[in-house]
Amino acid sequence: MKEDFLTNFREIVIETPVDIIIRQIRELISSGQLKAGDRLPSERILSERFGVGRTYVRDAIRKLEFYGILKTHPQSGTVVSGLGIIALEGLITDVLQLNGNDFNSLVETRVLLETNSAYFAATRRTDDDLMGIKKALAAYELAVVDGRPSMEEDLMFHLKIVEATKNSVLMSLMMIVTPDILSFFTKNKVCSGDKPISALREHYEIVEHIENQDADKAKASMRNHLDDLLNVPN
Amino acid sequence: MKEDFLTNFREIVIETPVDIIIRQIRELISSGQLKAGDRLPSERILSERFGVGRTYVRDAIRKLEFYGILKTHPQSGTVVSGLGIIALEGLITDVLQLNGNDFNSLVETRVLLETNSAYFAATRRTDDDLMGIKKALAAYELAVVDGRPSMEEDLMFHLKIVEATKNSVLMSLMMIVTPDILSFFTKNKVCSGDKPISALREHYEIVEHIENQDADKAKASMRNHLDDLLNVPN
DNA sequence: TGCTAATATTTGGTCAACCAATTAATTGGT
DNA sequence: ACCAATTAATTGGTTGACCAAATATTAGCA
Repeated sequence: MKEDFLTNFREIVIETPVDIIIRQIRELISSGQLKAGDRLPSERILSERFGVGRTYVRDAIRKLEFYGILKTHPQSGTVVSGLGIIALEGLITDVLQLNGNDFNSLVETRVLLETNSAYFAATRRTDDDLMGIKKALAAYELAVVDGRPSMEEDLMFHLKIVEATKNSVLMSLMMIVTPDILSFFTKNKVCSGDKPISALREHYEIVEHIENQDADKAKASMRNHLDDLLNVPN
Repeated sequence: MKEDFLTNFREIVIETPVDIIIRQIRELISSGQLKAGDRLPSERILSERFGVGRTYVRDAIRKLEFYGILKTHPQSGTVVSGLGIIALEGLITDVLQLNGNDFNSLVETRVLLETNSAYFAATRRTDDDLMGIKKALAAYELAVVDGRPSMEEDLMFHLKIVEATKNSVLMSLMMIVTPDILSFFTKNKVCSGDKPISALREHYEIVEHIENQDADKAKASMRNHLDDLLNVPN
């Protein structure tokens, strides 16, 4: 009987002061009160505000800095690192602050990022990159021929290409944009009919150009591929 | 000639006390003197042995704990957690890679975003947009001729162009990337000499193309402008 | 001798005070 | 009125001392 009580109480998690501070700072960022490039209040102010020792504040900042969310400049201040914001979960929509009719912006930006990713990927791809891309393409093809929903495999294929660019910032930006794209398409039930078949052919074409390291053709084929996609919602 | 020295010296990485301790602990583990499950000497002993303050030792332990290499038990001791040892091997190189080529990615991505922004801005600009851009350009020119630091006005000019694209996602991404760009340039004291003069001329050229709504030329002139900028740090 | 309980020591955790670098404010001179 | 140099305030960095929990040691008894 006593065991039951124990198992119930087990779920209680002690929240250390550090965790509390981290949560609060994260909320400040995700709510938009702290934007990219903004300066954090000084450690002393924060410690006073939270009613805890400065050590806790420092530890919290260190941890967030480790995640890449904050950047500390000695004797100057601590600022919010823009690219690190990506690490925050569920924050994406807040960052982009999408308002319904902005979907065109979203797609347009994706096209922009991806066409150039194809260009860079064709330029810098290693054999490992190529193998990863082909693997993702195979998974996508498998989903298509089975008639299964292939949206996830499709996105994975595209992300693999971005990965091959060796551009971490480009990768990060794609990670920001991708979830919103995905949520829209799943919500609007696009991606039906015989679209995946033609898309598959285009995927093969893109991979071929990347394999041959023909950057311009890779870019062009990616643009062609995404233009098809762009005509659907519009 | 001086350039050669610079490129040689660039590779020097300042090793903070924390990094030194991390390296030493790493060596202790990889040499087998510290096996999984072993207890680390107390923080006081370590600080005395390394000849540094206990804070450094604590920070180093925290960092290693973050990687999953160590596990601290309050009021008891710190033990080596066997699982994360693989991660420890590439730890330092990972950190260096992140800090090293990230800037290239940053600049490359900025060029990408901005050149296409110029394109879209030329296509969609309203008269109000044009006025705003010219206003920002005037402010920039004023700063340049006064010899004042013109970095902020420069960025404002670029942001105004992005604004004219009417693409909110593009705008958001630029806002994410911009602070990191800015912090780098202010830190490395670039943007000196007669650079602003030529930059000013290029700005005028960009505005001219945007005014004439010549998208391709606007894009080309923006690329030319940013390529100059890209050649500085590299 | 063997075991328990009281005690001393060691442990990581926490705090307040101080340091040097940076930034803001003030002053003094032109 | 403006600008330079000096001073004051603020910042993150660092240190040593102190705290409670955990452990090792010792004292005391059967």
